[in-house]
Amino acid sequence: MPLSEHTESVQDYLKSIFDIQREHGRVATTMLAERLGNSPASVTGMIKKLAALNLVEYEPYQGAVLTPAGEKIALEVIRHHRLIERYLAEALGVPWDQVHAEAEKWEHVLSEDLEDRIDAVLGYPTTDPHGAPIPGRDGTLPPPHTTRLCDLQSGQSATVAEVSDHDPAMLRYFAELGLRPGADVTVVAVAPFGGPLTVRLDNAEHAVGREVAGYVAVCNVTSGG
Amino acid sequence: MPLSEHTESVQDYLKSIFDIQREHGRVATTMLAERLGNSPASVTGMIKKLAALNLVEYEPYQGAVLTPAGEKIALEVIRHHRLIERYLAEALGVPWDQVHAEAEKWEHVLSEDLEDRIDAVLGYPTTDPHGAPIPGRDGTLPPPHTTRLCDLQSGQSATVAEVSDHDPAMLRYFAELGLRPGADVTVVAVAPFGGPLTVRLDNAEHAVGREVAGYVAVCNVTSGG
DNA sequence: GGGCGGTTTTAGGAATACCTAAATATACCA
DNA sequence: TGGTATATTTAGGTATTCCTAAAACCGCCC
Repeated sequence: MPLSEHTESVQDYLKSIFDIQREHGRVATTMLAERLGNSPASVTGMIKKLAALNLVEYEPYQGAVLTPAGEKIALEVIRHHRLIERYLAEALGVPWDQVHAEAEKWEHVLSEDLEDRIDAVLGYPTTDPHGAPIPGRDGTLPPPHTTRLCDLQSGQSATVAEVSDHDPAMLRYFAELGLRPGADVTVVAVAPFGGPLTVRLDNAEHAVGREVAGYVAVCNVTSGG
Repeated sequence: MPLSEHTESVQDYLKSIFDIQREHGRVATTMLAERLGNSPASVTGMIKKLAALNLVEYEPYQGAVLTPAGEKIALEVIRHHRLIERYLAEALGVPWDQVHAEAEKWEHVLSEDLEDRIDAVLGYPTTDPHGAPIPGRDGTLPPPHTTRLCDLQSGQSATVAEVSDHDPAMLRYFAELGLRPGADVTVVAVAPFGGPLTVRLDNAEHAVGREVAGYVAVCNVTSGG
């Protein structure tokens, strides 16, 4: 049962449902519609189709949840996507704000054989260029990061784990700051009333909006110095 | 006006029309239908659509011919296809009987930027793994080879220029014989009545069916020794 | 508990690209 | 020149996936 048994649409829906489910549990029609850029009416129709294929469980007005079969496919698509992103960045030098768009198209037509070759050439990587984990062939995926840059207190340091990849302009901004997975970041100050954070990266200080800092996951948090 | 302005179907039709036109001049509905695996009725419908887009000239019952605009797109698709084949074989070690199928899918979603990167990484190659020329960015393409292995007389030698890539089993057979682009081949004997040719490759002799030899283009023909 | 706003579904329809079966045109041969 | 085989087109229909507009539902507030 390779990916190609399902249309690109089905693959895209499952991938988005998986993402939303990770964050919100229940997948509401409107949220899925926004992420996919489709109308809610269209999404209702497709969800009903996915339910008929036993890829989601669906109760009208109650949202959808992936079945094990649906989750398996979602993870395969995500594995394709992130392996491709990594490959494009590493082997072909594609800038990290462009790998997402390219992978979005290629992921649907990648054969299992080529997937394996790419995996081997890269040395079996575990994350994509934005720090997101690459699911294993067996569908394993580590739990999501729980701490974000905006959660840090003044004086705390951490390692950047993952940045959001959905806005190329924001990725270029992160690159400019040196805010990439593996980088060490220290919060110098936190402005009150939801104001910006002052962070130190590569021995330079920058003011970063609170909301933007919410798009950066961190790990290895240490307090004080 | 990038490739992505047109559907995959349109791209596939134009590519096949270009191929047939090179061999036969006029593109008959049935021939196109066979190559694409569609019914003749479907092909008629699509040709009318291509004509409406000014990509082919079409007179009912008289077949179709590419317009300059159609030819430009066809060459872009073929460039994608052959560059990808070359890349898969060279950078990822995909066997030459599998690169065609993989390229067939990827060619439609390759961005211009990635095309350029692949071209550069490969050192601007001029042929794909089967010896077929890769069209230039400007749409230039050398004329097709005119001599085939089956055209050679007993005693003649030549260099293999290009092999047909449409049948993976035949490609595996060619690989087994050492019949690959650049290889030197000598015709030892030609059986009468359309019988097989005996050819020498890598100092081994093989009997090759006349029809199969028609799928191998050669150049640098020399007589006797 | 009725009403109201926002969410979700239903109804009806469009675009793409394919199919089969039937009708028609073409080309060739007697 | 008529007739037939073949090639091609037309007619009618299916599947997929999207849309808008209208109806139905849910939850919350008074």
